[in-house]
Amino acid sequence: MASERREHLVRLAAELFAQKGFQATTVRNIADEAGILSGSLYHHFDSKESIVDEILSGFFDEIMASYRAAIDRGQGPRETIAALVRAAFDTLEPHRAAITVMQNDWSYLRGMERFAYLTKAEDEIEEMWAGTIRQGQRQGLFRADIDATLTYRMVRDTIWMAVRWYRPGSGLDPKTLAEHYLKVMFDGINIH
Amino acid sequence: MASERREHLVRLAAELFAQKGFQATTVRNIADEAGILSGSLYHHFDSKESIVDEILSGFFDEIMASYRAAIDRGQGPRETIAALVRAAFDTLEPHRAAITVMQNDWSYLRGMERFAYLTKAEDEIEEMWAGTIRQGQRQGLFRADIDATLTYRMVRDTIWMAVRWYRPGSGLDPKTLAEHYLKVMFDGINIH
Amino acid sequence: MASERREHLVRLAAELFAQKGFQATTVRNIADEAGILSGSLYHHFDSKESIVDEILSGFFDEIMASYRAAIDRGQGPRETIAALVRAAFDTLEPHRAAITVMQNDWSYLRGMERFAYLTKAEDEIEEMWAGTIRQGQRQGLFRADIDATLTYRMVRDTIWMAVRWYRPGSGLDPKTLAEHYLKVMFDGINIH
Amino acid sequence: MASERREHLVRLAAELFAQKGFQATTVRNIADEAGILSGSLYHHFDSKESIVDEILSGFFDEIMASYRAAIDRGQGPRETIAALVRAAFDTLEPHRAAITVMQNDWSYLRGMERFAYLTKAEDEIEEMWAGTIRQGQRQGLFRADIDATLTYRMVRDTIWMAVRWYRPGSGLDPKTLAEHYLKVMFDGINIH
DNA sequence: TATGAATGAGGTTTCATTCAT
DNA sequence: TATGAATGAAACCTCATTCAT
Repeated sequence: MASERREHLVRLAAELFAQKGFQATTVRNIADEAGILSGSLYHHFDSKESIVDEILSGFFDEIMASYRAAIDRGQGPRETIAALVRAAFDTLEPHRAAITVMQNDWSYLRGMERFAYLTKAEDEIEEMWAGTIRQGQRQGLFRADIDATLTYRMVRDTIWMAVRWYRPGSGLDPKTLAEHYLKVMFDGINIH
Repeated sequence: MASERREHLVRLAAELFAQKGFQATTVRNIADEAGILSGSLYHHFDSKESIVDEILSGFFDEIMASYRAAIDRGQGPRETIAALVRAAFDTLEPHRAAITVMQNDWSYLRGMERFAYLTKAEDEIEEMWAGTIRQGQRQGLFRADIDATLTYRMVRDTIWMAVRWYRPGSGLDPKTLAEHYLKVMFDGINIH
Repeated sequence: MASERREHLVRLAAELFAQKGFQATTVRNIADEAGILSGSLYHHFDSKESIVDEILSGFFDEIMASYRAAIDRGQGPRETIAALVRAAFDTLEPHRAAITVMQNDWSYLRGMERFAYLTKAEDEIEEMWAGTIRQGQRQGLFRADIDATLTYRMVRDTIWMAVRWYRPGSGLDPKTLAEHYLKVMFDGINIH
Repeated sequence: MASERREHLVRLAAELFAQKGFQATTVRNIADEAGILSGSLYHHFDSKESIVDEILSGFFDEIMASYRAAIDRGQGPRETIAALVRAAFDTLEPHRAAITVMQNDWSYLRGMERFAYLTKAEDEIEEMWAGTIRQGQRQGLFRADIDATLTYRMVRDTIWMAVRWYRPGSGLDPKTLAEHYLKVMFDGINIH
């Protein structure tokens, strides 16, 4: 089913989508990169959309699994939040292309029936994070005067947007980024 | 130069670009919205690009001016950062469409010679913010163990991405958002 | 009727048509050159075609008159041919733009009902020249083994095509060109 | 590279360009003639310009080769000039369409960066012809009181412009034309 | 699996022309 | 006479997709 050839093509496509955007990448671009003719791609996929679908669903499946594992570990809210942040940053390298597409072509994909599952997954994720934050508030660990959902969105956007400037092998690795973000998120930049 | 008719058309276009994305919005969409034929738009603009250019440069001019004013006020780093955050959030409503385009079509626009000025402006802005943070670190106001640039990017992404979910008239106004973000940014979510 | 303003506009248009070709010159180009808006041209002319018509008919009127005068002078064939050649070259400077348009846009204009008069004038002109050559042949002045019509066309094309490379003020003036062409035409390049 | 289908399309296009002019011929005209949709042409060519490029460069390659062969045969100037004239007339039938385009759309094509090679080729050709004429003058075969370059241009224009009126199968064939032109060129129309 | 040719819909842009002011 | 806005037709070109071979 998922032949090697096919997986290779998906990876090529993901790279192009990430570089130029989904809409701006033509089926011919992908075929050129693979050294075949554009029509030949249709032996592997039934549409351009189905390629991006494969890219995104692969990423979402993995991140959801990681998040669930972090939640299910049943640690305290502080540890759980840290685990979620770290899980997210851990995908930055292996799924860089998928995340880039998700961020850059979000407005296009959001409008499509086919990708409704993305919105659904996002809602579920939001509930995991915000729920954990609220739990921390109830337990007196986190300040009561912040909005859990708002705070989640702050963190989420800040993490995923990192793909727009993060370059592997530039001194900063995702683990370092995660710790930096946790520091600021938990304690702020002020010296008290 | 900027006739009323023209400004009206720019506003219509901005709204459509924000809703559907720059690429997915056709010149015909804009013309339809304006009740004219697509060719007639070319009486006012010489290309679709020049429309988005007008939208974005208008926004950038304003935000740069606000930022410079905040810096020039010569307050302490803490107050200056707060002023920058508030200045950014203050554009959220009047420039919602422009910000949305900037965020959503970033990957497309980035690749174009014509919009090189955006990158240049971003660099200048980064220097304003990061410089202020570093000043605060030197004055012993901000923690020395955070990275100024990284921190700026966190804040920047979190602010602009708000356009993807912020809806005017939903209880939350930009001022409230700004204060919330300042709280988290300065002091973190932990209770100490 | 032929106000100065109008004549000025015709001259501007002629220059542009000569430089870029009739089709490639837009009504806007002409208006820009005149410092008015394209729509305003329509107070002076009822179409782009009527402008080029004015340019070409002006030229044809003059060349026909010159040719007829040369013929009517009733000199011998040799002198008449020389007069025709000189008459043609004499238009090279004052009507350079018109001749250029006639040569360059010939294929386009030929196809238009409106410019049928050009073909008619050409036929009449061909008859003048070829008739004179034939007269010279009958009088034993010109060789009998050349084709009068063919010879006329040689000369005609050679004269008008000069506009493609002739530049006023480059040392060569039309009078010199005429004499050169007469030399070759009458006696050939061989030394006998 | 040059598939049969492609060559067929080029021939169709050349015919249309010759009939109506390059600018006046639409891509749809060509496609209609070929019985396909206009967009389908872009499977074979990347632009309308690239079609005319193929037409013209094919012609120029051949004429340059013929000219070089004539020069390289190393005969006397009189024979070489005759060979050049005959070589040119020999292209009149097989390359009628290309020559027509070259003549009629010269002013349009000249302005384009892409066709700069045409001007370059013309310069090289001018040097071949004018050089041969000058050689004949030095050897006392051709009159010293004529200008070599001017004479070349006379001949050149007269030859290529023949496509505007020459019709195959009208009694006159290119060989006859060549001999006629040689007669006039070498010895003039006078009887001495 | 791949090619080569084509489709069909639609995209941006151009441009001569019109007309109320 | 000129402006400013618009029309309407058509131009070149793009591109996801199909399909016989």
